[in-house]
Amino acid sequence: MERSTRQRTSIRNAMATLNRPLLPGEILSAAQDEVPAMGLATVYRNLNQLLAAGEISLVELPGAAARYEMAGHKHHHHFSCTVCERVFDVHDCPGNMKTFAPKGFVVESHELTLYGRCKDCKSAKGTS
Amino acid sequence: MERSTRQRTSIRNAMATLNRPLLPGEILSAAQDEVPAMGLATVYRNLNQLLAAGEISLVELPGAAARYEMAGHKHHHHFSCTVCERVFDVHDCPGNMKTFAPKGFVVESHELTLYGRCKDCKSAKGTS
DNA sequence: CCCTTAATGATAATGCACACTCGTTATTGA
DNA sequence: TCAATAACGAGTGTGCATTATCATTAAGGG
Repeated sequence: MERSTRQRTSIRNAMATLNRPLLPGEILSAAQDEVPAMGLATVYRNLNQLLAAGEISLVELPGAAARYEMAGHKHHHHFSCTVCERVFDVHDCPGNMKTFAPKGFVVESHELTLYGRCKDCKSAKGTS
Repeated sequence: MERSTRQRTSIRNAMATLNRPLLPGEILSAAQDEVPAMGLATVYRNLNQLLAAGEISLVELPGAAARYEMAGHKHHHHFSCTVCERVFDVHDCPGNMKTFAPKGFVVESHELTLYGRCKDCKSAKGTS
C-alpha cells in the first residue's frame, strides 16, 4: 500500500506552493526546507509515483531537462526566463493551429514556449 | 585551413536534399549513401564546424535530441510527426506573443511545435 | 506496541548524446 | 608530385539525468 511519508508530503507542498514547472533539483531544494536530509533519489521516486497516479504532469521544454508541475491545469503553455531559468505557466493560447501545418499534414496537438524575462528579472540587462 | 572532403560534402548534400531538421543519426544514414564508411564522430565534428560557420542551425524540440537544418530560413516553426518521428518546417506563425505572458513579463522570442501525422503517415491509425 | 514492508538515503550503475584520442588517410598549396 | 596537416574512423571517455541496489528507517494495520 502507499504510505504517507514526510518526504512525499514535502514534495507535494513544494510543488503546490511554487506552482510552476520545477526541475527535480528545484523540488529537492524546496522540500529540504521541511525535510533537510532528503535525497535526490527520493524526489525521482516520488515524481514517478505521482506521475503514474496522475497527480502531476511532465513538462518538457526545448533543450532543457524534464520539469514537473501539479496536474489538472487545462491546456496551457510555458514561459521560460532566460535570466533565472525558471519556468512559468502561460494560460493563453493562440488557438487553432490546424491551418499552419503543410498541406496533407494532420495537427493533433501543439506546444508553445515563450522566452524572455520574468517579472523578477525584467530589469536585468542581458542573459549572460 | 578548411578542406573540402567527401564526407563534409555528403553531409551538406544530405541536409540540403532532405531539407528538414535532422538528427545526427539521420544525417549519417543519408550521407552514407555517398560515403558508406563514414562514422558518427565525423557527423558530429562537421555539424559543429558548420554550426560555427553559420551554415546550419540547431533545432531543439521538447524531449528530443538536437536536430540540425540548413540555416538561412527566416522565422519559422516545426512539425513533429508522432508516427515516423520526422520533423518538418512550418512556415506560418501565429505572430504577436507579447500579450500572452503574465503581467510584468517581457517576451523576447518564442518557439512553437506542432504534433501530428505527416503526409506519409496520415493514414496510420495510431502512434503506438 | 509490534511487525510487516513501503519508503528512504547513499551510492553505484545505467543510458544517452556527444567529445576526445590516436593512428591512418587524403586534401591541397607549393 | 609531394610534403604538411586537416580530417577521418574506431574506439574510448565524459557529463548529465535518471534509475537500481541495498542496508536502514519508519508508516500504519492488527
